[in-house]
Amino acid sequence: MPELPEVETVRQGLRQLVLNKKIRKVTVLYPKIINGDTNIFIETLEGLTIKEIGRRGKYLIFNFDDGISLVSHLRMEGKYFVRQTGDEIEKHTHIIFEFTDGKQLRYNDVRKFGRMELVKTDNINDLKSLKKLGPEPTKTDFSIEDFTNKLKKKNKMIKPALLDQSLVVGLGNIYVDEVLWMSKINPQTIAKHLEKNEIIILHDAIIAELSKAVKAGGTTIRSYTNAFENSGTFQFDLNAYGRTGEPCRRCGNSIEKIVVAQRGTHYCPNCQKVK
DNA sequence: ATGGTGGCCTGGACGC
DNA sequence: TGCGTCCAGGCCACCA
Repeated sequence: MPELPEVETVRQGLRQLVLNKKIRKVTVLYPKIINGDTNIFIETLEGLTIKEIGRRGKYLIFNFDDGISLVSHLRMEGKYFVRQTGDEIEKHTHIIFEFTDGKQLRYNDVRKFGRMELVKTDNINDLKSLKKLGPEPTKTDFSIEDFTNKLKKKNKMIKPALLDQSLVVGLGNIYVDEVLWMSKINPQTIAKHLEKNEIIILHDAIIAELSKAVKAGGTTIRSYTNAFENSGTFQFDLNAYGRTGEPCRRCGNSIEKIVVAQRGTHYCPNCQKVK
């Protein structure tokens, strides 16, 4: 399911496939994907050219000429892929962007959870969804001091705190289990109870793990593929997620699965003890 | 302001 | 076989 590494991989693929293409026609088959008026969405995009494709957290951002941006979130199973005009419309295709060169960018989403929205590029940071995002998980953006200060005020469990995207962006259910395993932190630990050295280890693990997963082209568990419809390979590097009953690669204890904040949560009860 | 919960959706796995 | 139930989980609206 697309977390930051998967979205980043999609972004890189899309840049190769659709950059500088001009939209001739937009077809909306399932309007609920679009936030705002469908007709305005269509009319605004027709005639525009994709000048750049960026990313903020798990949001893809298409920048067009005329100062228009499309902010797109894949949520659980959203996908973009390219087809030729006239090709059969596959099941679960919801939005079609047809280009002047006869190719089409199609948005496909089995569960219809994804959302997209048009915004003026200059006002993109006024979007409620983007406004509340924390720093990108990089050495330059993500400071230990800021992270520590925010954690010290969080009276909830570390796992839902990290999923919230306000402390740092990019973690979803898979990578959050991974970074907590890496850091030997129990997912149910109350955030403000974390010790200084644990915070430093967690901070560094978040940066390292997400960047490693980007290099691997993301994690393919259920359905994720990039814009070229290829799978990622990071699933082979997972130490906690999906390894229920298998031995912990650090201590040999059995990885267990519990529910934390309504999410399936994988951890090693021996390495990741509650303090 | 903060933390917790249900809803959005579909398909696949599972039990009987 | 076919039906019902549960599970997958990112985000947001809504509640206390």
